[in-house]
Amino acid sequence: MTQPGLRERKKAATRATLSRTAWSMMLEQGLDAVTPESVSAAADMAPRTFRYHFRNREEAILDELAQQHLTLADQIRARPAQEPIWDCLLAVLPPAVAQMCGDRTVFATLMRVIGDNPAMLAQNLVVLEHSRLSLARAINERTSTEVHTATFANLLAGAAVTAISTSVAHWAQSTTDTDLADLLTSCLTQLRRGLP
Amino acid sequence: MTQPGLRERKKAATRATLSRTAWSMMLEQGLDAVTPESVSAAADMAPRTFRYHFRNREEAILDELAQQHLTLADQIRARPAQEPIWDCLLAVLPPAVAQMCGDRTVFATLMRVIGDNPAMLAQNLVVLEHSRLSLARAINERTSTEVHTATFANLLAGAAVTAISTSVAHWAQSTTDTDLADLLTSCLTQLRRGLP
DNA sequence: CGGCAAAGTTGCAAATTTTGCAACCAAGAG
DNA sequence: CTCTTGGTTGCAAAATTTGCAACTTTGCCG
Repeated sequence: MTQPGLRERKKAATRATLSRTAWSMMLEQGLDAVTPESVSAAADMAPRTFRYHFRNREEAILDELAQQHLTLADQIRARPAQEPIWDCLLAVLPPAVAQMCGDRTVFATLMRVIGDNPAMLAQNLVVLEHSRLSLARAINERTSTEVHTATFANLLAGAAVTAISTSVAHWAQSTTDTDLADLLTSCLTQLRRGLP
Repeated sequence: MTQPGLRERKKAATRATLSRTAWSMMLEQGLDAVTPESVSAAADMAPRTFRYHFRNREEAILDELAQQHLTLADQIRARPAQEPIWDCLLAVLPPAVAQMCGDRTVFATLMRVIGDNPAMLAQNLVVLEHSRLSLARAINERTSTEVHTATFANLLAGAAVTAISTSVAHWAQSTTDTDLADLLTSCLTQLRRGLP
């Protein structure tokens, strides 16, 4: 499982290189400086290669973040099977999301860029939607094999992603350095209780 | 308030005409048949006008649906001020969403198209996000004037939009003609209780 | 080990899409 | 009535996207 072959690893490597380069360029020089040409030049690759991997710059910029989102579902699956689903989410998500986000000022910049650019907003929503779907699958595996529970899993995954998105937004624009993990825990707890 | 001037009404009219035309063409001839050129031709307008109003075909197709989503917030505001927020949501959303969606087969087609086209998925998510934001504003007005409650309103609005999106998806692909309003009521009730 | 098949990378040019600009006409203000 | 603002449109330049084919590397099997 940890050996998907040299070929795939190389492909993933170029993807990651391009994505990280695009991400850094956005943070350091602004979104306008990020183009398929500029990114592939900075990464020592052909512009055509960029387009082979990504539809556009927004997809490239957020690709690595998207990959990390997908690991959340795996961490859900790694928890003991009999653990109640809410305990599982509360155990996994806050630390994982906090680690994934890292520096607050970086995300403050990202949120600003997203707010200014419709295409970045759209791509960010796509990332969250894919995260939601993968979470819903993992949740559904835990709860039951019934098809009927699919709706429940979707609802729960949606709530979880909403909690993530809301806390990250709040955290990113907060002046005081409140802990993201605590913020997310608070949001999830509220949702579990049922929002007064 | 009901008289925004002839100018704005005319602009809204051409927007609506283009959007409805694009919507119909998607349903009847498939997404591939929808282009700025074909739509504006069918609507007796210049392609340049299409691009003046819309960024791309996906935005045009979903524009009217987006407008209807924005009316949800107004309907929330129209409820008695002392009504508990969950009662308010349960009273407004199910009937409003059911009326907004109309025919099930139409939405089944829409969901299929969304599933097949990344750009349509992205635009649909943008519509839902704008809906979420307008709902959050309306909810925040009702609950309190405190800035602190903004997070709560966002969480609640996110949960509501998740409920809408989940029920519509479930309803659209259901073979039996279950009532969309009942489905949404069920989802909202689950969220209010806190998802066992 | 060879060598075939499959898949990633790249360049180039055609095709398509997007944008800037300016003209024109209708609507609102005074 | 006149002036100003803003929606509609055509045209052409600019930018982006796509198709195609060549070349290279990896995976696989005899």
